[in-house]
This record gives sequence, C-alpha cells and structure tokens, in this order.
Amino acid sequence: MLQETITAKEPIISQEAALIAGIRKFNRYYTSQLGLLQQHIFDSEYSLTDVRVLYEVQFNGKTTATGIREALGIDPGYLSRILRKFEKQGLVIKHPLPEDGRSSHLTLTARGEKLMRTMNELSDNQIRQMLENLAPEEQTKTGEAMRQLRYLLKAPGGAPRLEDVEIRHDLRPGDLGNIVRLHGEVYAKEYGYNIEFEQYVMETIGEFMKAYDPAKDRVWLASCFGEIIGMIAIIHRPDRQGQLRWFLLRPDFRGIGLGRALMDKAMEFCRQQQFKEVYLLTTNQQGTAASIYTKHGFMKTASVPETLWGQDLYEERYVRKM
Amino acid sequence: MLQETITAKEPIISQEAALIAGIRKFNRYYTSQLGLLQQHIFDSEYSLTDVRVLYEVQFNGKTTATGIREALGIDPGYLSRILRKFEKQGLVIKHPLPEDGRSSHLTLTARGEKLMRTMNELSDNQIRQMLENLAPEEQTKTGEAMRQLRYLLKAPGGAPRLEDVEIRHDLRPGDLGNIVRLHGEVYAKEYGYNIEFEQYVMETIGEFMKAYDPAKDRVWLASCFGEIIGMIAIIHRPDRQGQLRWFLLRPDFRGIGLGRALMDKAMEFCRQQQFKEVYLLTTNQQGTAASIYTKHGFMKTASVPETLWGQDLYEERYVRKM
DNA sequence: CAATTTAGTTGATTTTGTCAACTATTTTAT
DNA sequence: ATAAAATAGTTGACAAAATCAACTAAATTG
Repeated sequence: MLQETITAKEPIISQEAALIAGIRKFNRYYTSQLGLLQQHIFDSEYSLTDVRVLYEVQFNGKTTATGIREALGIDPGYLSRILRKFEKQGLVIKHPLPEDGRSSHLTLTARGEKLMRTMNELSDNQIRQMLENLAPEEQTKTGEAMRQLRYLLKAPGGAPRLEDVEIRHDLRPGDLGNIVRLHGEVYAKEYGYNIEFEQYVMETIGEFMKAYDPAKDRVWLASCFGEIIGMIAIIHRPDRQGQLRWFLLRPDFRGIGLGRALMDKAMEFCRQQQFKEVYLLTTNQQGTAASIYTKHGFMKTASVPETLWGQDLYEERYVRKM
Repeated sequence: MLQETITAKEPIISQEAALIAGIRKFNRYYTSQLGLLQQHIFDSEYSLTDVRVLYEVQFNGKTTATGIREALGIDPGYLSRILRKFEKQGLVIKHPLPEDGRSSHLTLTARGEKLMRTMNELSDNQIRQMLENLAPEEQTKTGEAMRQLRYLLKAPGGAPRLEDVEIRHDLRPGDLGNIVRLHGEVYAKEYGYNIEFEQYVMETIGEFMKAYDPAKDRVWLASCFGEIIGMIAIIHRPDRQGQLRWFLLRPDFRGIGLGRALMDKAMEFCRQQQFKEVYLLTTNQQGTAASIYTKHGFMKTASVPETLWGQDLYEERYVRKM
C-alpha cells in the first residue's frame, strides 16, 4: 500500500462551522464589494428591481408578467406598475395573447434593447475596473473561481460553455504536471483508482516525451480560464499506425461537445499524417468513453482481463481505419 | 528542441470578454440566489440595512455613527433614525464620548447580541440548506473558491498570508501531477528551464514513488485555497542518512515564513527518524535557496560543473549533521 | 354553466431612502 | 484669542420602493 492517510474522512463539526462562517463572510464581503446594494444602478433612473425586470424580459424571451413575478418574487401589483412605466417609456411592448385574453407576452423595444446594452457596458466597465488591479493570473483565477462556484451551486447556465474553452497543442511549462494531475484527479474520483494510477500515467507520459516528435505526435490541451480541463493525444506507431491516448475530460466539462471537438482535431491530424489506422487502449470501466469511440468509427477488436490499479477489469483495444 | 509553439502569448480579446461575461453572470446569479435582495431578512422586522447597521455596531467595536455611515455609505439622517429606533428597542446603547461632545460610541446590548446570534443562526441554516445538496468535496471546493475570491478581490496583488497556507503530508490524487507542475512552472519562469526539466522531475518523482515508504519518507505539500504552492520532502538513504528533495516555493509565496515552516517540519522529521546526517543536491543557480540551507545548518561540501536542461551550472552538495 | 382559479390592475398604505436645513460641538486660520 | 470653517448628528419634508387588500376580466373546473 503506497498511500498514507492522515486526515479523517468524516467531516468534523468545527470544519463545517468554519465553512459556513467563511461563506457568510464571503456573502457579506461580496455584496458590499460590488455595490450590489445600491438602489440606483449606475446613477441611472432605474432601480435594481427595474433592471432585474428588464433583464427577465430580455432573456426569458416572451415571458408574461407572471413569469417575471415568479422569477423575481416580487409583488404583482408592484410589477404591474413597473411594466406600465416601461411601456409608457417605450422600453417594453405587451403583445396580448390570442389564447389567453388575460396575459400578454412581453418583449423589449429597440430602445429597451439599447438601454440594456448600455447597462451591460456600464457593468462591464465596473468589472473591468475591478479586474485591472489584478495580475493576469489573478484575473483568470477570479474567473475560474466564479465559474466553478456557479457550477457547484448548480446555477442555471452554470455549466461551462464550449466557447469559453480554448484548445491548443503546444507544450508549456506546467503542462506535463497538469496532464498527470488531471488524470489522477478524474480517475480517482470516477473509478476510485489509487495513486499508483497517477504514477503509471506519469511513467507513460515520461516515455512518450522521450520519443516525442512534434511532426508526428501531437497533444491537444483544452483549458478554461487558464486551467487544463481536458486533453487528447495522437502518437505515431510503426506501419503508418497512430495511437490515440490520454483522451480525458473533467466531468463538469462533459456533454458540451468538447469531447467531439477534441476527437475531431485528433482525427484530422491522423488524416494529415496519412495513417492507415488508429488504435487506442482502454478498459471496460470507461463506459461513456467507449460510446464516444464507436461514435467516431472505432471498433472493439480485443478484450483481455487484467488487474490494474487495485481494480479487476478488461483491457480493451479499439481500432479505426482511416 | 522539444517544444512546439502555436498560440500567441498575448491575452486574446474574446477571452477577456468571456471572462467579464462570466463575472457578470456570477454577479447576477449570486445576488438572486442568496436572497440578498430581500428587504426583510428572514421574515424578521428588520430590513437589510437594519441588519447591516447592527453588524457594524457588533464588529467594528465602539464605532460612532460616522463610522457606520462611512462603512455602509448610507444617509446620515436615515442612520440617525435607525439608531434611535434601535435605542428605543433596547438593542443598541449610545455612550457619549468625553473627548467629543458630538459623538457617541455605539455598542450592542445583551438583547442586541442575542438578536444577532439568532440572525446568524438563520443565515447559517440558509447556507446549510444550500450546501446540503452538495457532495462533501463540492462543499470544500465551494468554501475554497469563495475564500480565494475574497482574497483575490480584497487584496489585489497583495502578498499571500501564511495563515491561508495549509501544510499536509499525505498524498492525494492529483498531488503527483501538482508536484511536477509546480516544478515545471517555477523553474521555467525563474531560470528558463525547458520542458525537459519538467520531464526530469517527473522521472525522479516516479523513482521516488516506487521506493516510497510512509514510515521512512515524507512529502509535505503547502497549499493555499486548494492549490499546491510549495513543498519539501525527506527520503531515507543508507547509513542513517536522509536526503532533502523538492524544496520549492512558488515565488509569490516567498518571504512569508513558509520556507522556514516547511524546513522546520522536515528537520523535525529527520530528528524523529534519528538520521545521522541530511544532505541535498542543488545547483549554483538556486542562490536564494542556498542561503536558506546555510541558515538551517547545511554546509556546502561539493561543487561539480554540469550541463543540464540547457544550462551550464554547478551541481552542489550540502550536508547537515543532525 | 355556476363556482373557482388565474392574470393582472388599482387604491391605500407602509417602509425605505433622500435632501436640505438645522443645532451643537470641534478644529482651523488669522 | 476668536471668528470662520468643518464635523457629528438631528429633524422635517418628501420621494421612491414595496406591500396589502380589494377588485375586474378571462379561463378552467366540476
């Protein structure tokens, strides 16, 4: 047994208290920090509630008053008056519903859209001002921390977006470590692999690097706000074969088309290299990965029982003709 | 040359936009999520402003009205009335200042303290409710992300504090990768070492792990907000010798006593292990490290010229008798 | 098809926050 | 030393934001 455990598994009461106290501190700090409590946003004539209503109209396309009321939890009478004000100011239009004579769909007018754009610009400037005191690393860390929080707290739209992900294929300092780390963390979490697995990945990466030839091998790294969150690699093998390796996505970045994007890049590279075929080795435990492989034209050609990293599993081989 | 460069070094505009959009989303989400906008906190008779005032009285010990006014940015007249209400309700006491007949120090009464305790409990429950849908590790990640945000935004560019650093000596998934990464990034930045160095570190860590014996070897990792930012290790060697390895701090965490803290832990472990002596290998390039070694009783015993990682340098050996 | 529910409106009112004028001190400038 | 200016806080008048309850009109239910 390689691993040495020190810390307790059970959450300790005082730790929970510390966590909660920390969150409370954060809440208090963050509310004051961003001036979220100001009544009048950016010295405009609109209150925070006004802006929230406009935002709902803009993004919850074709909402009714009730939709907004439910989303924001405000008094119907109050909302009614706010909407009438907006209508009078030419920011919002009510489109009576043919199927329900009581309700109307709400949309922004061009003027309303313009107002919201201005608001967003002002908000962006405020954020930019906040960011400009930070070093570039700190900026990306801030972004990643917020993104992660939104994700953790299950915010709507908190899931990462493909547009925020950057894919590159050079190797920079820290990348090797990040590759190892990503594997260690993801496989430990998903399959309970112990640290021997991480060690194993380290060895395979080491071997790969010794023979690495930028013209024939390629590693793609996907990063979001500076953090490596996925990867794929192609290695040249004898007889115009290629091997696909280290295809991995952090769980919270799955299901957004990133796996496909990486696989596409890899396959395109294989075509450029004029490989006859590409193979990969995996285990039967990686169920979801398998379906991605078959979707991209790979076929299972072998399955051998093995005991690895404290697990009984089948080592599988997939091949795709190019 | 192993490295292949593709992407520009300059931060890309669209990524900044994504970052800002992400932050705006976070702001919007977080304000609504936590009900920070509700007027009446926890169905009490107190408004958000009321509670903020009480909080200031409680924690900015012995504030005056002006102190609160400056902290919260509210109208003096409004505050005056709020305070009078609190006085009448027996929550706050005004202690006229002998040195200034215009002002008074404000303190909470026992009743005021009790009210704040209740408020805090309600707030804790709300947070607990938010947390209970999360897995334990998600909870800790949430706490860490918030702590980091508070830290990043509060003290932009400020030096990290030793209190925020946690030192542990178990090995968790991702740690091996983090160790490699830390070395790769720091040495690239400070001495321009190329990725071969990171590869070399990977190999040495791999070798170490093969022979790793928790009873005789130890790796300490220093982390701040969940990120590994420093480390040190002791490996057992024949003849009751110990070798000190991988002593490294991220540059921005130097000069806060962390190096000393790590070294102390390492030396204490060496005493426990009853080593006769401890040695370490370094190069003449690591000038600042050398001074730390001598400060902790190490003496240079050898210096051999070498060419490593694209650099001409002297490999040096330091020894300390225990 | 009467009774009930739902969507939204309106009037009355309260709560919350703002502005300006004011008093009583303390500090500053001459 | 003393007049002028600044500071700390109060008060009155008022405006804005939000709530509550009673209401209308349309849709749904039994």
